[in-house]
Amino acid sequence: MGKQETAGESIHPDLISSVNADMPDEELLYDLAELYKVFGDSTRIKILYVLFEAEMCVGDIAELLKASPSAVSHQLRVLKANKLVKFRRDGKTVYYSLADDHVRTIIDMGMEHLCE
Amino acid sequence: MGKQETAGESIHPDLISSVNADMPDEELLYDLAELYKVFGDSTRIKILYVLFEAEMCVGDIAELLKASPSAVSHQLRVLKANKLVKFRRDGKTVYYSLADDHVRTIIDMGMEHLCE
DNA sequence: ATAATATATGAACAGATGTTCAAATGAAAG
DNA sequence: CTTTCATTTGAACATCTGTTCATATATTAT
Repeated sequence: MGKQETAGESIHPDLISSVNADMPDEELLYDLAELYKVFGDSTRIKILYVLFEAEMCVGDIAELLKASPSAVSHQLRVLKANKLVKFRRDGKTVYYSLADDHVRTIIDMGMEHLCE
Repeated sequence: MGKQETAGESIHPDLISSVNADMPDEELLYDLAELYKVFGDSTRIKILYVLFEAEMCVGDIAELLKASPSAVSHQLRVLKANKLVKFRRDGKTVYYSLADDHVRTIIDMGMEHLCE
């Protein structure tokens, strides 16, 4: 019925110091997780997938996803904040498109892992 | 002060049908988001990064991350369920390692996007 | 100006998620 | 078989997240 503490003595002390030296900054790893969090929602994944095909306006995306324009707009905001999509305005309509090709590559890698 | 519904009439009906035809299954997109959700937590990202360097046991990982063995074990469970890590037992100790090279590639892509 | 349309935004609420704490395995040693 | 150590597991709890609803902004047309 033991209590559990935040790690006692190392089993492999030298391994620990060696790995510790090679670790990226805490903050960078945090940002990386934040980036993947963006991909970790099916609404946002669908939006990105839809934008693989063509530039598209909010209303069309909403109809394709069977979601409300508001929900889509909220998620586009997140994608925008993470530089995954860009947009241009044409009158009342706002067209969104993929910001760069990393997006496609990252998603393709995930698909590959899933479908192996 | 309009109310907002789940999309009225399409602005670009033909674009919508064309894109709709090319969309992967709802379920596949959902699974893809689930996969990225796994990368979307800094504890799990750190674990993966640590395992880039070497096979390692739970206690060592916990010490490296300054986290409790319990928290690490919970997250290793998630990584295991998603086939991102594998493990072997040696006496009382359980050693974890990366399941395959997709993990590394996916994380590298994310880093590239962050650091561009 | 006013109305109409497309999108954006803020607050609120429900559901998901990660950690902690306590207790339970599993494996080796005495 | 009992103890000890490493890991696992389950429940509880606090936090985070995505949607909805109501409202606001932006742009064009009347």
